[in-house]
Amino acid sequence: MARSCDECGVRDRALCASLGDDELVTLGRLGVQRRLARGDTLIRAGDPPLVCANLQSGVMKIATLTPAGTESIVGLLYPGDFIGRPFATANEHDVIALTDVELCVFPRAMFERVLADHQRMEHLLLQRTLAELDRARRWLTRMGRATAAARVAGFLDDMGRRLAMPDCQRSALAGPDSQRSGGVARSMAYDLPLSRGEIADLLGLTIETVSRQMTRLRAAGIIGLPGGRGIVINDPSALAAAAEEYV
Amino acid sequence: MARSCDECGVRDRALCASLGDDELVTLGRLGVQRRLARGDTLIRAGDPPLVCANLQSGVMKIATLTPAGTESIVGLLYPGDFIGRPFATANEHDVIALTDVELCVFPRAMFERVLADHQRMEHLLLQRTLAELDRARRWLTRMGRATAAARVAGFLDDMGRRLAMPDCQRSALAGPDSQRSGGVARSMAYDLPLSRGEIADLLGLTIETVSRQMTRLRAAGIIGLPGGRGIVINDPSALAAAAEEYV
DNA sequence: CGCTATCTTGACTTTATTCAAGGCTTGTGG
DNA sequence: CCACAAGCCTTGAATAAAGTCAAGATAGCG
Repeated sequence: MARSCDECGVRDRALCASLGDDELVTLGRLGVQRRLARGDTLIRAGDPPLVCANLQSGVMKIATLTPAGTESIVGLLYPGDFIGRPFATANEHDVIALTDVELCVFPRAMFERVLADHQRMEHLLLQRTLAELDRARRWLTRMGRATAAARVAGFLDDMGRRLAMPDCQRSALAGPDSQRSGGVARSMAYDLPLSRGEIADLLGLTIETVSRQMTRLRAAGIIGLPGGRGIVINDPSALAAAAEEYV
Repeated sequence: MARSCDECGVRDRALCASLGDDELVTLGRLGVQRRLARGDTLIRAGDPPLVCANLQSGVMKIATLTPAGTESIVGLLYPGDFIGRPFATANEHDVIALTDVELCVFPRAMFERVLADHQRMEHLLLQRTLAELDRARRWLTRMGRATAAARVAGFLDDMGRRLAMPDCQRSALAGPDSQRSGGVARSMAYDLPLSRGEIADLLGLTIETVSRQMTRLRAAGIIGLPGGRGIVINDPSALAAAAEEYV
């Protein structure tokens, strides 16, 4: 019933895995392939929502400007994630590329029509959105009660798990606790898609505090910091333990 | 097409306003009326999700315990709000009554079946969930960057607007920015459904800090604090301004 | 090779927490 | 109806955590 991801225009593997042929054809016709460079804005807060999209490769941020003018990042988007806010009258947040990205973009009005015509797709989007809500609330707990050390450790841990996850397991179908019950974490290395400043905006800290906490984790031997954006997780369980350091 | 709210068993006015007769009959048959006292738990984190519900009167909290054992409140539920997590394998959060509450409770499995049979209901739930996600992300910004003063002021402001809102305008149908664009806020008085400790858990602060900030707002003449839980908003625009005091 | 960005580190300040009393409310029983 | 107890709220002083300001160090890039 489900077609191989590489055959379809949509190329959202998590979505493809559970859609029938007719939905895939519909989405494939509707979508337009698009590339954005690091820093480019796909969606701007306040604008009427013109597009929805599926992220195929790269990482994006969902962000907003605070009244004080600093940026607050309220979520990250990885390959396979759905982007956009159907049924809204205005975008609440900016959606900006953190790396070069590839997208499959749909006009919003058309996408809404497809949802109305294909119950299965609307159902899938509902599941994703519910999972996303759970994730946002887990973040909320971290932002409310975790120390600076736990925020940074938790961020590095989450990012490691997410980047290690094959695309197909992502998003709605992986369930709400896909990020936590990732089995025994193994030593790994990756490049951060975010600058220190962006990490600070994500964690509600300052650049200096993020930097100090990273140094602290390196001094403890838990991580390595090769080059500018490189991260090596030497001791995954110690990192996970540090992430639990709540008030 | 839509029936009067008081006629149906569901008694969720926001939902009723946009459902057809057959959906209402279905929901009414499925739902069971239930009352909970302040402090009672409807849903427990970790348990398999047995029920969904609509809150008819009172206020509830969505909460979770941090690794350190303190409680973190990640959301509040008001009359008209949908409760529960369809399609999940385990509840992520506790749902607990902050006041005495009235609910219309549905077995989750049956509720999911109704969603599958009635596309309009699933569509409505999707809209609500998307709006809830936006709201959670707005909170996230506040938790990340707002000062203690702004958190308390923002909380009192939000609570005032929400309690002033008639039930019918609530939830999904009111749109994502229903809390902010509430027109010119007018002087008003209400009783807080939360203790100082619960406000602290909601805002990621301590009891003492919440208390001090309230005292500060009273000293500035912006609010009054009659009795234990009473709040009088003397100067709504000053309160809203104080809520914008970000880092 | 030098320039610019970004990142790190240090000293000091601000903010919120912690610890410790003390004061109101509320409800209960004499 | 008043006294008393229990819980909740407020206030103050000391402490700890993160932020701010200010140099330097590194890394990338032309």
